Amino acid sequence: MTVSRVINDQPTVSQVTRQRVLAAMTELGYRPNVAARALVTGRTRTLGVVSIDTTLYGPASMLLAIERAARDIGYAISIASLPSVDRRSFGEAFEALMAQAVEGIIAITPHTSTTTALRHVPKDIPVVAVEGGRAPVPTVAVDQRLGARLATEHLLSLGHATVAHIAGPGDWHEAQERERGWRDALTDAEREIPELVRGDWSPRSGYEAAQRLIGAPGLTAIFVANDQMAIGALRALSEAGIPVPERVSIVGFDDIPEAEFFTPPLTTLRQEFGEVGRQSLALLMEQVDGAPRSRRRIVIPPEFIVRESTRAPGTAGSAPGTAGSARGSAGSGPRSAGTKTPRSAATKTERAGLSGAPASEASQPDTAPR
Amino acid sequence: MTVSRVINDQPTVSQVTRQRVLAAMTELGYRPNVAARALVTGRTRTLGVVSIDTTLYGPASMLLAIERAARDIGYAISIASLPSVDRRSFGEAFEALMAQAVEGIIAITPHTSTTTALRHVPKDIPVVAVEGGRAPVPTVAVDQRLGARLATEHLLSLGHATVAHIAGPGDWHEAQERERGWRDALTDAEREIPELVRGDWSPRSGYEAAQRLIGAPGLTAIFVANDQMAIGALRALSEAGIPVPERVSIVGFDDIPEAEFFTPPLTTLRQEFGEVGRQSLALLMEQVDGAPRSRRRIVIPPEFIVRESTRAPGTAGSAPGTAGSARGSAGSGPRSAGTKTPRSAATKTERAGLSGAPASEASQPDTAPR
DNA sequence: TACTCGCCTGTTCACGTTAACAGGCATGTT
DNA sequence: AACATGCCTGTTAACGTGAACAGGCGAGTA
Repeated sequence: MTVSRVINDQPTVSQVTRQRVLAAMTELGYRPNVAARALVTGRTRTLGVVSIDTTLYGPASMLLAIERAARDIGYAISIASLPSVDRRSFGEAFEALMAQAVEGIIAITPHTSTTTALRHVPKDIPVVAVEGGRAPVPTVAVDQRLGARLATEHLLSLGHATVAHIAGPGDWHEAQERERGWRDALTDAEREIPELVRGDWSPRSGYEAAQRLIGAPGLTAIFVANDQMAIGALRALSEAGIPVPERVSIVGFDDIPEAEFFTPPLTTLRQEFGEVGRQSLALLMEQVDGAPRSRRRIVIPPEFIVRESTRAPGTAGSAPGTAGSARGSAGSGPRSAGTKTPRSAATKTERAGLSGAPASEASQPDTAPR
Repeated sequence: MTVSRVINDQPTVSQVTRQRVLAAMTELGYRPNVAARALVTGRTRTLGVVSIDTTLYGPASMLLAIERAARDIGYAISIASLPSVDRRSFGEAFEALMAQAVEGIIAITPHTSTTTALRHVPKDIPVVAVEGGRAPVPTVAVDQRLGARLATEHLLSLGHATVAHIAGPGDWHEAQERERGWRDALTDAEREIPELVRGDWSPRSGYEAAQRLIGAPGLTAIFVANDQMAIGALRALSEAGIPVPERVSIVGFDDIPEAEFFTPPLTTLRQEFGEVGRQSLALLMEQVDGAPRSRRRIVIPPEFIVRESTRAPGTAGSAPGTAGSARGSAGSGPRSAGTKTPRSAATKTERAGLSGAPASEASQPDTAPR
């Protein structure tokens, strides 16, 4: 009846009636029935997020940002996690959200198997992939390759002959792209490419990978694919009596909150996970509002943060690596170099940031810099 | 019609008809309409979780465990986060979930303001509080006080004259309980109680708190209220040239995945967040299934994990603190001492665990050991 | 006065499901 | 043969909302 008009703010209700309805609503503790509304409108005002381990810093941060942005526009968020990273459990999680009649799904799919699973989602359900590689749906991703290149070039410019790499699992897009960026930088500088060691993102695997590297001759710099493995690597080096950064420099990836307080504070690449979450929601809402599914790809540049875990090889001095030495391969792509003021510092931190446009877009998949 | 019977597995359908219906369902891609079902049954098969910052390790772990357990029993999870920890934003988040017609809500309310907000939730909606202090609803919590007591007694038994404390924010239950346990242990041992320093759980605040403590005379042991602040404290001590554990011993709380790889590996208390999540879901489902709201309180003991950040004062040797020195005030309560095999070790770790019954229950609020 | 128009409020129906009830049919019992 | 019983399937109504339409009423106009 007229109540519906009041709830939906339709103008064709007189002020008097409106007030009477509102008064009655508060008096009775009336609350609109979402099920009835969804039944008649066909819209549930609920979105789904399917993700791997939401205990990890990255997915957790994205989830939080997505939830907040969604609630702001009146949408609820329902979550589905993957017990294991394979196509089947992805399908099950996706199906569970579909059964709930979500209006769209954000899939955090950093694993190649989940990306292939994305090929089989029906065309009529809005979907966005986060870190989804070459998924056949709109995608939001951080420019992992650029970040890895920056990290490697930073180490080379400090004077290291080459840079070792502790990579992530080979079936993760982020691991692949970071490995590629590392390889690119070494190739461009015509350096020897050392054999890489793989971990599984965990501190333990970083610890074990570093132990294997320690024997290698000429080891002076390691680019570790994430901060968690970097802390394991730091531990292994510490146990082996190898001081960081005096004898070996370390760069991580992610800038987890603890990274600034590692021993020593970690030079790393910050990913703006919150921004990734918000952008992915925006991309999803376009589809929910009727836009056809594109292959649009939003790429967000990482921010390089120089702390104290990197230094020129063989120097016993105390000056940390300087920010000025960190730069991407200038001239290609929309990224611009710049510096930001540090948020604060327990130790001196300097940044070679990528500011300017916060995110670049491309309608073609895979526009990471060569 | 008959379809409904097939979907709901009612026995009064012949095999033939059932097969025909199932065949038609797959052929047509039929999916039951949850809105219509919810409208007629009055049940949405959705539960809500309201939580502070889900980026933190604890809440994120609980959320994950809750989501998995809920999906196993056919319930969906909808989340609502708090932009800030105060009563009002808690009320808004709670209300947002109510508007979605969730059947019950798990409130992760480690902050006193959110606990008071719990007093005003209607009696007819199932609610469970996690770390909710003396909330007037069923509660699941880790025995913070016991953990703090174990940590402090461990340090005292190593020979430290007293133990300093870097506490969490005073308006958090966990901070209050950990402070109390620390105070209890010192009082029982008739030791001087040093002035405590407060942080806000962040690595930075731990760093700053440790800097303030460093001046204090006779500082040889610090119990830090969580691992994140502990890493900041380790950093501050490292910068000040104070070796850990040789000159100062450190104990943390939480056992975040990185703790094992700190420099040095951190002695800490593990909280089984996953177990907390599962227990809270079980408690919630009792109410959803019709049980009246109780004041039941499930208390889960923490597990003490000895690593290398603790040692007897003034010893330059390399033996870490031994597990045998860690014990609760024996005889009170259902907890039994015991050891577990380490899951694995980057460094030698030993454990004085609290095994046996994984959780103790109490119908009266606040049964923490004296 | 009769009519049109605009503003507001009320009525009807459909959304897809389930609870409750009705009924058909075969089998068994008296 | 008449009837009861059990097994299965079909019919009806209701859940609470919003879209579409109907209609009442006052003001303005011819």
